[in-house]
Formats: sequence, structure tokens, C-alpha cells
Amino acid sequence: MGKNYSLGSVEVSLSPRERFEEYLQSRGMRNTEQRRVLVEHIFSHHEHFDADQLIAQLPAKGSDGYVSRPTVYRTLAEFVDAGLLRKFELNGRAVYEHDYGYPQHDHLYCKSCQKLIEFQSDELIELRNRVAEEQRFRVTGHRLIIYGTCQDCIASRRRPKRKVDQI
Amino acid sequence: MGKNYSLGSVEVSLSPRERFEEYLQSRGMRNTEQRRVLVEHIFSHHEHFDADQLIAQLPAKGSDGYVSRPTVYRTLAEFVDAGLLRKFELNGRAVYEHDYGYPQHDHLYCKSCQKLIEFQSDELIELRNRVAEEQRFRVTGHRLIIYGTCQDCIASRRRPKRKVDQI
DNA sequence: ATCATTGCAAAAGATTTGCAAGGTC
DNA sequence: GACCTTGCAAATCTTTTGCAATGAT
Repeated sequence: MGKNYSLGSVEVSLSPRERFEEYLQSRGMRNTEQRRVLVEHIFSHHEHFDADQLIAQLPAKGSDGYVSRPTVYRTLAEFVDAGLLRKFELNGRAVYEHDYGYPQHDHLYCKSCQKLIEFQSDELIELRNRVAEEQRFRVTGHRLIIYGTCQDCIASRRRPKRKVDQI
Repeated sequence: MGKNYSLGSVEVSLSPRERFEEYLQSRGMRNTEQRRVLVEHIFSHHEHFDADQLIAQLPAKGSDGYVSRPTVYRTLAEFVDAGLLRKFELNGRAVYEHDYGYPQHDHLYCKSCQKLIEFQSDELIELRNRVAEEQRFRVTGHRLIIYGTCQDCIASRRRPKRKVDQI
């Protein structure tokens, strides 16, 4: 029941929210207002985010739908556990991205503007599996980040904006 | 003067210590006892390490050769700056490894025993450069970690050690 | 003598935890 | 009603910083 939820190559039949409810049920956990607010918000936005960015986007303390910081952290961990989100580290902080229904990918990270650019490479997966096999290592996943400067930042270095920059 | 310092494919003529002294000189920084203790210690051990592990291996407070925690952090940053060490993050903490005179490589990380296994792949570098080129991205480096279970841990799961484990 | 560096104590930043009050099944 | 969750305050963990004393050149 319900439409298919799909983003790229992976095809699944439950929405993130439905999948999370299933997860909660199966563990005897409760479907609370805060958890609903968080699934709803996170899966209607497709960017990468960290805890602070997320909290900044949610209703402020006092407003309806407010979720406290500890609950945000606790719930993010549940999403990771439930396979809805993937977590990784960048500059000493945790960054989250959609996992459920989202195709496997890696990132280019621009050190100048902090942008994360996604890319997908089957060749990388093959390479990874080959390397692991050689070491008789059982792979569960990987994380590749390519560091450097993105196209836009290369361009704006060459032709500085002349607006606020460098008086 | 001095033997060549070599570990793999990269060939250099200064020892890490000499290179660091050069770096200090060129910046008007001073060659202190603490800095000597740290270069000396770090480059006589070839493992990956984090700040805590390093401090645990150094002389304790009160002993000769003691280096305070803030100075350890400050000096590790200098080593990174000087190109002697590379820094990356694992489980929310900074991990360091030799860079100077050490060939480029990536890691397999065993989630069971926390071991880091190094591997080298030219194919990965090519793939990385190709991906970057497609995006007109200027690469400065990358970091790939393959997560999973190492050979030893796979084996000891199958045939538990029967010693202290699981009574 | 000058000025970089150190150690200490304290701060900072991110995330986690104990616990009493409140919400869900 | 039982017991999972929440928000608060406080703790934790890792790393950084201000500053007076110390040390290198």
C-alpha cells in the first residue's frame, strides 16, 4: 500500500516515515510527536546536514513542534540504526545524509566553500571488493571523500568578485 | 649528510627530524626539547595513533621528557603542517599516520578489533582523478576507508577462542 | 634581551547521560 | 497502569586557548 518511494536506482515500497514506524513497532518503541516531526522534516529535505543545521531548521524552543537537542541526537542515532540515514564525519562533526531509498554514492568535498558533491562509481565498488577479497576482509561499507576545490571556487579565485572581497 | 630515509616508493634525503628542524628554522620557530621528544618518538614507531595513545607512550608527568597535552596537540598540528604527518578522523577522534617518506595509501578498518590495514591502489588514484576531472574539480587529496571485519576477526568468530570468551 | 614556547587551568565545541516529569500503548 | 520518552541540567570527551613563567637564539 502507498506509492513507491524511489530516488535513483533503489526501489522500495515504504516511505521513510512508514519504514521508521515499522522499525519502532518491531522494537516496542513509541511513535511520538518528536519522532514524527523529525522524520517528516528530514525526509522532505535532500541535503546533507549536521545536528546544528537540523536544529536551526526546526521550530524554536517554545514553538509548536519543538524538539530538544538531546532528543535530536537520540533520534538521529535511531534513524541510522533503522537504516534511514547514514552518518559520517567531516571536520570533526557528524554529518548525516539519506540512506533509505537513496543510491550508494561518494563525495567530493570543496575545502573552499564546504560544498559536498555526490558521485556514483560502480568501478569504485568493484575496486573496493577486490581489495577486500585480497585481504580476506568482509566488507560492510566504505567512505570515500575526495578533497579539493570545486569548479565554482576555482572560477571565483581567478576572477574575484570585486564586491565585498579584498576591498 | 645522513643516510637516505625511505619507506617504499618515495625517496627523500632528510630524516623526519632533519626535515622538521628545517621547517622550524624556515619559520623562525624554536627547536625545543618537547619537539625533539615528539619527532623522535613518533618516527621511531610506525603505527597509526591518536593523541591519547601517543601521550600514554610518552614519559609521564614528573618524568624526564614529559610533554603536556596541549603541547602534544600543538606539535601534532605542526607536524601535519610540515608534511610529516597526515591526520584523519575515525570514530570522532583524530588519528595520525606518517606522511613524510611514506607512500600514499588507504585503509581497511576492522570494526571488530579497530585494526587499520593499509593498501595501495594506483587504480583508485586514476579513478579519483577521472571523477574529479568530470566535475572540473581540482583535487588535493582523498581519503578512503573500507569498513568491515578483518580476516582474524572472521576466524575468531567462527572458532571462538574458548579462553575468556563467552564462559 | 627578545620573543617563541611551555604548562597550567580553564574554555570551548560536540555529543551523551541521569533523572524526574510527561506521553504512549 | 506500565514503561518508554522527553527535556533539563549536568557530565563527558576531545581539542583549544589565555596567560604568566620559562627557555631558545
